[in-house]
Order: sequence, then structure tokens, then C-alpha cells
Amino acid sequence: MRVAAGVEWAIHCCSLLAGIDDHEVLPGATLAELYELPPAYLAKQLQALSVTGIVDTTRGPAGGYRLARPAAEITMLDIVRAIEGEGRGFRCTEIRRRGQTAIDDDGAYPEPCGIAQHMWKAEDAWAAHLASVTVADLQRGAAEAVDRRQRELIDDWVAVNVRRRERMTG
Amino acid sequence: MRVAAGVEWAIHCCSLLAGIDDHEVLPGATLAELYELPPAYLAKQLQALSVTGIVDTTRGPAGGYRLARPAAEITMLDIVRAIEGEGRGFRCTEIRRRGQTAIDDDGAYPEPCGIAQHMWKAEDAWAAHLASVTVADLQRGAAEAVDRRQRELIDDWVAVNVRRRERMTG
DNA sequence: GTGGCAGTACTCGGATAACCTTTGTCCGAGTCTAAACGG
DNA sequence: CCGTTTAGACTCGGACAAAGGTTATCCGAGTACTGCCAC
Repeated sequence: MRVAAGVEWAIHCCSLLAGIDDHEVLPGATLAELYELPPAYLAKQLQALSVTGIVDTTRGPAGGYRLARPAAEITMLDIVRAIEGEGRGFRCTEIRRRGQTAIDDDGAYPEPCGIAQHMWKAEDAWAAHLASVTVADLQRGAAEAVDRRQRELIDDWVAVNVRRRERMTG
Repeated sequence: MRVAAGVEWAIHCCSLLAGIDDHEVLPGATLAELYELPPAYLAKQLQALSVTGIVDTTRGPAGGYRLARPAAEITMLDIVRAIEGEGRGFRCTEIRRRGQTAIDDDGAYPEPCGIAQHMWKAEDAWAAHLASVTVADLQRGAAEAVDRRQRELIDDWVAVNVRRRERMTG
């Protein structure tokens, strides 16, 4: 049950983007610089967020990313799903229908395999927790828990690097 | 959050092994034949179960696998961990400590990153559900939910292929 | 007839390759800015 | 001085490699059975 590395980056970026104003924007290269991440690969993750409608993008000079909707309406699950895809983690291959003890009658298998049911229920519990945490929660938690000095450094950095725009053309 | 395919196989095998007597044994090749799985690769999964102490093994003629302890004392989580390893699915790379806004003072980071805390809590919820289901539960569920014809086929198959042993030397 | 012994067949165990997903990179399409030019 | 045009620079977007992990395989180590042989 490995979680892709890009998930961490994407969540951090969303949490940071939650701190900028509605018609402000941060370029991907700038975000990569802040976190010391490979710019091109981070761009790939942000692109996934863009496709899913979590962030809006603007091209050209003074372009960049911003959240597409209020931070309180974006959950951690949204971001994880955007990066990792919608499919379930556990794929039932219907082992019970193979081999000599299988029955050729489809009616004999009205329900999913019991093992799959339990695995999926566990995944649901996992997803439920992620769905209960919004980006706004993350931002608030960060503001409270993070060292005050770092908080100020980040605020300054954002103030310097943010791009102001009249309106998104997204 | 992808779950390895071998997990499914391992759980099926354990559920089946729960149905045999305490001093009976099933060879890996026979299990592979039942489920139509690649024998060598299934052996690798079973080996992982053996290393973790979930199954006992006996070599030589009339050798094979059996559960190392009562089915009610083996959880799905035990099996998943045996196959996938102990490490967490989400690895926090401490992004907050990198880049220009990081602080060089270790004391500034008394707690884990908030994002990691939430991701790990979700994983804990996932693990808690898997830990609440034992192999005995799976076996009982299968006995109830599976089509009666298949149940009989499996019972017959086990009766034919099981190896009886005086005692495990493992 | 019986006990010991060696050969054999069958098991698991660990080292070794193939494939696929994840990770990482690059260059092109699009767009806004701004400067230059003409009126 | 002002409007238009055009060149440029900066952005994201999608196609293209490299690496690591999962999937799959093979051969060797170990063990119990079986048949043979000597006593």
C-alpha cells in the first residue's frame, strides 16, 4: 500500500495556495524552488490537479496556479485521487472463479468475494478519513503548529513571489 | 495506494489452510494448481508468510504448508504486512525543512508534519479494519456465502490433496 | 525375518531475470507584456 | 501624443527517457520414503 511521492508535494502546494488571495497566482517553477523539488516533475503533479479541476491555471507571463474553489471545499482525498487515479487499491481477480473448483454458472457468484469486501471496506475507512480533512484544515493546522519564525518566512516569501492578476482566463 | 497482487493470493491460501486439520499439510504446488496461479511466484508469497511466522512449512515428501497458529489469531493485517512489508504507505520527506523558508533549528519541528499526521491516521483506520478481521472470520464467511456446490468441490479437492503428517518438524 | 543403509523423489528456499509503474526530463503550444513604429 | 503592430519572454501542457519495485522463474538445499542388502 504505497502512496506516490507526488501526493505529498501536491498537498503541500495546495495548502500553500490556500494562503494567497483569490486573484493571485503562483508559478510552478516558484513552488518548486520553495520546496527544492524538481520543477518539471512537480509541474506534472500540478497538471494532474489542473485536469481534475482542483487548481486553475493561467499561461503566459504573470501566469501560474491558484485553487479553483474555496480551500474548505477541497479535501485531502480529492488531491490523493487526482494524483493516484480513481481506481481501487485492491483489485479482486476473482480467484474463486478459476481452477477445478470453480462453477461455470455466473449466478453462483451474486456478491463480490468476501476478501475483496473486507479489503474495500478498509479502503473506505482510509478514504473517509482523508475526505474529512480539507485544505482549509491543513492551512489552519499549519498556521498553529508551525514555528512562528518559519511562518513569517513563508509569508514573506509568498508576498515576494505572488503574481497579481485582474482575472483568470483559465 | 496500490495493493500488491500477492496479497490476494496469500489471503485466499490462508483461508483455505484454515480448513485443514492441525497435523495436515498442503503443498504449494497443489495450492497453485487449485487457483491456477504461477507455482513459483505463489511459493514466494508463501515464503513471506513462513518468514513472518504465519504458516509453518515442512520439506520433503508429504511436506507443505499449514497455519502456524489458530485461524482466529491471524488477522488480515498480519498477512498484508507479511507480503507488503512493515513500512508505512505514506513517507514524509520533511518538505518543510527544505528550501529557503526552512529553519536550521531542529527544535523548531517538535511534531511530525501535519500532513503526515493525517495521512498516517487514515492508514491507521485502514489497518484497524484489517486487524479486526481474522482468517477464521474469512473462513466462516466463505462457508456461508459461497455457493454450496463450490463448497463441496473445494472440500473434496482438499480431502484428495491434503497430506497427513505425524508431526511438523519445522 | 529384520535392521541398517543408500538412492530417489518430492518439498521449500533463496538467487536470478522480465515487465510495468513510478519518477524524472525535455521541448513545443499558448499568452501576456512591452517596446517600437507610424499616424 | 496615442493607437497598432510585432517581437519577445514567460507560462503551462503533453510527449519522451530512466529508475525502482513488483511480478515471474529457475535451480539448489533439505528431508522423508522406499527398496535393497547384509546379518
